[in-house]
Amino acid sequence: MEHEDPRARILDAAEELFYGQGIQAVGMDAVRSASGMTMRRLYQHFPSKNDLVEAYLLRRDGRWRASLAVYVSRSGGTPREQLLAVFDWLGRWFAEPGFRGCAFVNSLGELGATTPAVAAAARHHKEEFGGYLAGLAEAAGAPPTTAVHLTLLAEGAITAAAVHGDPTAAADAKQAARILLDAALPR
Amino acid sequence: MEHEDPRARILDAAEELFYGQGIQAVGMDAVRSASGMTMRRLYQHFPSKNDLVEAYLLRRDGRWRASLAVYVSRSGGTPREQLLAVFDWLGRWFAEPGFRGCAFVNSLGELGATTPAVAAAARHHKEEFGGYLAGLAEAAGAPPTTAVHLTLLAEGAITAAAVHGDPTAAADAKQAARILLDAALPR
DNA sequence: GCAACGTGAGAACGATCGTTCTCACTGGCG
DNA sequence: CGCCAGTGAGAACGATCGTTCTCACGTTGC
Repeated sequence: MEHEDPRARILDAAEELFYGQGIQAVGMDAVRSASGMTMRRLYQHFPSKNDLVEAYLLRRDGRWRASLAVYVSRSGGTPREQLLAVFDWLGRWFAEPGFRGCAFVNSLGELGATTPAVAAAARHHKEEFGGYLAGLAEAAGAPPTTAVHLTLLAEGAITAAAVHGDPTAAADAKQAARILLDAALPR
Repeated sequence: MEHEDPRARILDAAEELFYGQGIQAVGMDAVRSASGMTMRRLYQHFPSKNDLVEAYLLRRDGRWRASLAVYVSRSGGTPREQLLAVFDWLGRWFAEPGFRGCAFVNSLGELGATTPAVAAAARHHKEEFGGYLAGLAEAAGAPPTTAVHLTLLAEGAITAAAVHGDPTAAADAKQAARILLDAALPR
């Protein structure tokens, strides 16, 4: 466990700290001590804090979307049920200890105006998520606009859950999604 | 114009800087020079940066919600049309130059974990907004759950517009809101 | 055995930040 | 006129940050 890939150990520590406290609130020394590294080795793997931040966002994007896709595909229902399962996955995420909203929205608000790479990472993450929902919607036979609507509901649920610290936003969004799907897919 | 209330001049400068660049990215010296103040006078009105941040959020909350309420009430339609006018107002906001998402969500992501007053301000802002939509929904004869759904759509539209820099999220959300209202208020 | 090198641990450096202090100066009051 | 309370302008201070440097030490190759 401790002979892990040093890069992974650093990214693990960085992710927990950056996501939990905000990027600017975490100094490189905190990352160093949390990862059990020395300064030299830390900067060997990530030549600057910006590089570490970008790697953090990139890895989190991949893991987040993979976790969602695995959950949804294992839910094993119809495409319509898979679209609704997205909100179940959101509800589980919201209930995780330490949930603090979307890492990309948070980093965008904090650094988006000054660090273009952060803004680009957030845009990419949201585009991929929207594209994923669009794919599910297409499989369900729903028009693309419905996918956009569900994307907005999901985004809103993430924000609401973060602000109020209340995971029920996922169930609320799921309920609305069901109504929209029913309207788009008359049975 | 320049003999304005010093407090207002400071808050004007702070709002533009904090909202446009993030709170931590703006130093007190930048606020001082942008407001044409001296350090002494700046700290006379706001004894610490935290006080200034809280005042910034408080004033922005009041102005934001007042501007929305004025727009909606002047739209002069039925309660149902007023609910939809909320999304028109959002669209105008998104198209304003310098739009960078919700100031409260941004500050929550940046400072929410370390500054309870910021988290409380964000919660208050979102609760007031949700309550406002709930009032409109009640007047329209829609169930409270519909108000929650529209609130999630509005939140999602704000986030989407901020991430993609694209004001059309407001029209998308309005379209979804219409569907939800039609389902809740059969005519 | 020894020289060369890479590493650990942390001090050091320069920049920046929030906040306070200095100091010359101004205007009102006796 | 003389005094003093308050101000403007900005330097100063202590803390913190990102990043680099020092230096003693252990290891490796000859």
